[in-house]
Amino acid sequence: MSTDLTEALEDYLEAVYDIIDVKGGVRVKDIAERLHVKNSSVTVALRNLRDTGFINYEPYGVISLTESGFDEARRLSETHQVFRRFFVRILGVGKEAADETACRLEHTMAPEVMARFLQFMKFITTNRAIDEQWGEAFKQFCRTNDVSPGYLASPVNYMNDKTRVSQESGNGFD
Amino acid sequence: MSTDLTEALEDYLEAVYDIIDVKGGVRVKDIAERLHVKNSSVTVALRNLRDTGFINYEPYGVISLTESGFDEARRLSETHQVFRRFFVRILGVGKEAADETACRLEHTMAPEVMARFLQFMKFITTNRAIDEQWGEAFKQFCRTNDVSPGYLASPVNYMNDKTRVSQESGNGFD
DNA sequence: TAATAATCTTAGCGTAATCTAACAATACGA
DNA sequence: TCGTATTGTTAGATTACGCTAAGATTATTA
Repeated sequence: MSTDLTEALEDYLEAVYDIIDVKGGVRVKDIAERLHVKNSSVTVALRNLRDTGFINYEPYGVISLTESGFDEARRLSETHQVFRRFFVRILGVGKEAADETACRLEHTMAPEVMARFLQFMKFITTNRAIDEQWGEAFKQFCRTNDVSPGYLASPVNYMNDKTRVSQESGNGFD
Repeated sequence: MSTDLTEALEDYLEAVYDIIDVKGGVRVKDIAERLHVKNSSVTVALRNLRDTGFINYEPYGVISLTESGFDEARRLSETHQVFRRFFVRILGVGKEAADETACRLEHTMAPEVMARFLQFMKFITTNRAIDEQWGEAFKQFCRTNDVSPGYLASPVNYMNDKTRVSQESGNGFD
């Protein structure tokens, strides 16, 4: 999307990020298990991510994220969470299916759609009691909560962020 | 998803379907333009779809869908339309971005998520005036409008279908 | 600490999908 | 109908990514 990484490599990068986040470190084995591939596939991918500057890594050595790797991985991970939340909370989908699908969507949303979707999520999660015509309410919400331009920069708190609101440009409904 | 076709081949198959639908026939060139690939790539894909029984085709000859090819393509195309509609009508996304993303999603939704999403779409398109708490309304809707089991068979009219309703099993919210 | 287990890497292979370049078939206009 | 333009095919190269098998390294434990 905003990198030259393939989808597969984005998955590896995100796995590194998430596993470090949870366990404090990553092993080749952890990544292989998470992505359902063999260790040897992980090794190749890690070499690739090292060559493109997203991780620090040498054979048999410690795996860590570079600064750009961290930023990119965080973006991916948080995008994943947004979808996951939508699937689980709104659609009522099981966590497994939600995760699997979210993992795919990270790579497949056009930026414009992604921006809109984040708006949508914000809308439905900050308006738990909707007491007027749903469509109009959402349109109105979009008019005053356009997050499109900046979502790539820091998508962290879109679910409950009170600060990141701006109102430039059109919102696609007009 | 429900075939052994790769995502790329599904795209080719859907292109054949859609172009025939619009123009009454398909040329290699048409497919190449639509999918942004070279003619030679199309030729290879068509041979593949012929070998797997989805299309009738011979070099320099007419391209048509077999029965299974038609069924499969229709399913893909209609799934595409559901997402496209969501992006355009609900999210207010531009048609191009909507199409591009919908094209990806066809292949990447776990069946459970797909089923839920169709429910969701039906909900928001048949309840234009939502006058009660949104989350509860949707949950209730899901309880009495479970389309999960049958969506693969004939997803044609889910946007405004009054007949395809059943209420077996859980709906994921309980 | 030496043997064994676990983990990781390398090398080589297979498949899918794309491309370019050269060639073949078809369509069309003079 | 001949010649050119358009369209389609084939062959071969490339890239991405997975796998297996074999070997290297590191960890464990007797």
